[in-house]
Amino acid sequence: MSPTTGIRQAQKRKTRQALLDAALGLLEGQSLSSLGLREVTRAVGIAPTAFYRHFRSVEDLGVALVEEALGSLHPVIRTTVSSSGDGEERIARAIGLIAGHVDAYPAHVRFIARERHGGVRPVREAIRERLARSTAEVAQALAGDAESAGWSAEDLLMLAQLHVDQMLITASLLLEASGSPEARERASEVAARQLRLIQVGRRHWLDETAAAGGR
Amino acid sequence: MSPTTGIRQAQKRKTRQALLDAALGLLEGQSLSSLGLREVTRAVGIAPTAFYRHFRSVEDLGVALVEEALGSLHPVIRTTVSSSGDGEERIARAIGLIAGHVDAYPAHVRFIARERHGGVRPVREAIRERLARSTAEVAQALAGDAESAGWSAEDLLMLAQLHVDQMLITASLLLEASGSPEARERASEVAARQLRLIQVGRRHWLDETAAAGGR
DNA sequence: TGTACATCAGTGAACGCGCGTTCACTGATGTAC
DNA sequence: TGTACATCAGTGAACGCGCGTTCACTGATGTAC
Repeated sequence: MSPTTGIRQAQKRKTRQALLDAALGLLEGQSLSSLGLREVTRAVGIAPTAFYRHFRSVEDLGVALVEEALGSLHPVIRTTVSSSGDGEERIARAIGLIAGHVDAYPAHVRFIARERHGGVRPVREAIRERLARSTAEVAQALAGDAESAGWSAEDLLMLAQLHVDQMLITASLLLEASGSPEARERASEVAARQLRLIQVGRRHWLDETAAAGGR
Repeated sequence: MSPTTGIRQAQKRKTRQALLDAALGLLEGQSLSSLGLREVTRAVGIAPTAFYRHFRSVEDLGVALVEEALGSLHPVIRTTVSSSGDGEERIARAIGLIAGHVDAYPAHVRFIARERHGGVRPVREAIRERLARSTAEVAQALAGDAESAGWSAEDLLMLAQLHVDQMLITASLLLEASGSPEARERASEVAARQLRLIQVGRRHWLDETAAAGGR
């Protein structure tokens, strides 16, 4: 209740965030499984032992980074899929959004791409779980779309997965291409073509699969 | 020329292969960027210093592993795309081939999935280069297909990339699902649906994009 | 075939170094009265 | 408002350990004659 209350808590939060930021920076050039606790504290400028006041281990910090990185990515995934308008507009807007996210949070994108199949199981599983939740949400959003009338739940989930994976591939490609405007342009162009093909497939999905019984 | 010539060379090759095999095994639970030279030699049963007779560093060994792993994957990629027959047959055969490869070389699949975006640059680039070559070859194979008449080179490359990425995603999904037959079945089912959607998109590609000018 | 020398895959001791973790501590912040 | 005590984020010394790399070496394999 006193005006000064919370100073300690605020400082702790600040140090914790500094650890997360430093780790993310160091992960530009290596994987989480080789990131050292002392390396991180050194970058922040605190004693190695202070690390334990915030995380039980580097793995634990990694799981926290998943929350942060996918927290920032989730709205982008949501928006790219559920945005309205004509097909070409939508594709251009989606790629613009992804490119903007890659520019704003390159380290987040790199972290997810790297650790999604990386060597630290708890982190891998945290990513898998959060992506599954995003995918389910995307499927639900797709279900509300007029273009999806008559689609089965399985097909909607399949399409959502395709979009989420495609989005991650595009983000990772744009990240690698950052620095070279031509490479970026090429990556965007390929991504747009692929989205277009998926869209064409989506539009003709029921015509082609309605005839075949296929359980 | 003498009958015993080559003993030394053969033994050296054997040791080198043992190092590669041991490394691949150890990489089941960690990333290359945290794999230790001593760890590998210990697993093989030779002195740490003997490592240098075969590789300059663990990174160097990693690049050799890329050759091995993508060497075994390449024919699978080639065959899945260029196989003939009716659409559904082709899809079933492609997924069967991928599943067979995952069963036969799980460590190879895991290695590529993990290190494709991993923390060791030379390895990442080796993977990128070899995959680009495979993709170009797939695009060329697609060009020969009757279904691709009238397709631009850019569109063929885009489709090839989509297939290669989709193949890697499916392989990685099947790998995670190995052990649980139901999970495997689910993964195969989703992969089949996605391939079907891509196929539908492909079949209607020219109808939909011919009208739009699109540079 | 036998001999004398060259090659070179693998050895083992040694090195300096940074790692993760423990522990008792300090001193600013927070709380009770 | 002032005082006395509690909390707890961050400290710094210490530890045992495994790391990558160097070096001079050994002895089986290879080669020349």
